[in-house]
Amino acid sequence: MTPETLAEKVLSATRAAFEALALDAAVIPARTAVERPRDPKHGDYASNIALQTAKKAGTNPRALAEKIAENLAAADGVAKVDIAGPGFLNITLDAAAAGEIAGKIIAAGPSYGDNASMADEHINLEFVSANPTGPVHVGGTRWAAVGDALARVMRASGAKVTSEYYFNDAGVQVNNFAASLLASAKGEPTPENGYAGGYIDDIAQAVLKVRPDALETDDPQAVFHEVGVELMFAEIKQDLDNFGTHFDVYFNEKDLHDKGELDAAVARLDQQGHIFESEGAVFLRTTTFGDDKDRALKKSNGEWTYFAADCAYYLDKRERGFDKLVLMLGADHHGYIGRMQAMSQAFGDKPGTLEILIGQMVNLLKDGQPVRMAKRYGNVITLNDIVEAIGVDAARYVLARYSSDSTIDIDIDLWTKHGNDNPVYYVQYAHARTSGVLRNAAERGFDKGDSYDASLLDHPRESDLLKALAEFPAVVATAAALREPHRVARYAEELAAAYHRFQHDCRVLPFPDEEATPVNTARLWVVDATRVVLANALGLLGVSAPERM
RNA sequence: GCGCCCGUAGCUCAGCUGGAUAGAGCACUGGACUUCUAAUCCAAUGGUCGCAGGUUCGAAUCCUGCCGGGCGCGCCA
Repeated sequence: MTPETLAEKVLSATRAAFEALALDAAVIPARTAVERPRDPKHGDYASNIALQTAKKAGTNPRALAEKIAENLAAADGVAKVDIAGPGFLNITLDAAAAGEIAGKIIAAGPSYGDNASMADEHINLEFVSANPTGPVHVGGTRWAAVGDALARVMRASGAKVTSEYYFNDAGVQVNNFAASLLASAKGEPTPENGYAGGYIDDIAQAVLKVRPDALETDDPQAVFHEVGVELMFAEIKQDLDNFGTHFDVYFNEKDLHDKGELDAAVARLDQQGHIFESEGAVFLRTTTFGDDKDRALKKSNGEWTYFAADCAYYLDKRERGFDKLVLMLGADHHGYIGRMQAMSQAFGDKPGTLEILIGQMVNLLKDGQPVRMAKRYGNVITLNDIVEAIGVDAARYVLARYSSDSTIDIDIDLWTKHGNDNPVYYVQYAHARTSGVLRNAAERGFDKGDSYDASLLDHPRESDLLKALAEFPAVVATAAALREPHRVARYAEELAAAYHRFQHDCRVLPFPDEEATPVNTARLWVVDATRVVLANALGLLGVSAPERM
């Protein structure tokens, strides 16, 4: 029995109790959830439904709980229902009902964990979107890990997700980048507001390789601009690819300009009556929708602002048919939320169409001291540096296992020196152990067969493990709904712990001089189910699930 | 000044949108290897959940006000 079906049974038992006691059933919630109590004395699952509803129904929670318990105890698969404290229902399943889940998991395989909580949602998820003026650095790497995991978790929850990267390849930043390349090629010092660092020299040389005549052309900077940006794109894409983050769409800002989409977007906003001119500049009246001040779209010198391109990009996405646009930004951009939301509403979209997720920064430490990074000084730690130091799996895992609401401090030395402290190895090792047991079973000709006797799975370690396994789909759904993929990582750690404890206390394979018993068979099913769930959980994080370590 | 985020064990962080005696990893201490790879397990130590009020059967969680830290407040991108 899954927690979801048990919750359904709790609800129907509650409805029956309300009827028997002639109470107003309107106070019963449409859905409820059972939770896994920490203390094993409180049963396999607990429900607080009596506490939640008793007061509203004008009755005593304890008395109500007793009536619900009576109904629930009669339900299939429920072994026992106790009432504790002010009116908690502590539910114990019979072992057979609890153990069924292993078979269901194995049957579902890679799709176990999939759920329909976001079915029919058509989502555009934009993340990373780092300027193509240098390699992706740590901040961007965090979003590459978190955003990709979020995309996977939402897809597992039934959403149609297009992941997207926005290249800001128009404007002054790339001009500064081009000027820096040119200066490097000519052996001149880095220009004002330019970029430094080895990668500038590398790309400058690479440009010269593609266009040996670059310095002799009429407009050398234009050549470095065009070829350099292209090479930078290619490098970023390659790095992300190596990292396992594959975007469905790489969108160039330049295309918006080339296709006249900025004019079109402003015209649309004008139609809606939200445009005005002041001192020769064009503004969007974002204050109508709660922004602090109105925002310029076109400067008095006739140039577009960055925000104008954002408006055009927003409209472009909407016209591509997405009904929800999710945008992940670093904390240094949180000041944009007001104008972006205002713009969304100015286009006539309902609140919630645009969802902006703000992630806090990554601080790098060296010897316990913060390292100030800036592309301009060329001392950035890049995605590649991290991957070289600890590998893709460890990097993705450690970046995705924290809530995006908290800044993370990463000591790069600690990472490289104590690589094995990374919890990813704990989880991966659990997976390797399940694979090892299954491998050994196969070598010995011990097959798990078509069925098992779930009622034999009554060891406390087995019970804990089964409950952890049963929880996975709800974890995925919650991670998707809250946009918090780190929950999957934390869950994987819990599951791995439950498995390690199980394997320590419960012998799975028969000893060499013994025949396999039905207990061995049942446990082998549990091991295989655990393997599936660990692999699926790691898969959602884009981390590999090795069969040996 | 205004806005967003954070403040939980020595350190790094969870805490499933209000539940029972607040958890994990690391570090420290003591145990368990004739192993299903011990990259593991068990035990012990460690807490005024920043502070003060409020809401209620019940608060780390929700509300208000302070304190501390990070980030941001352009006709820059």
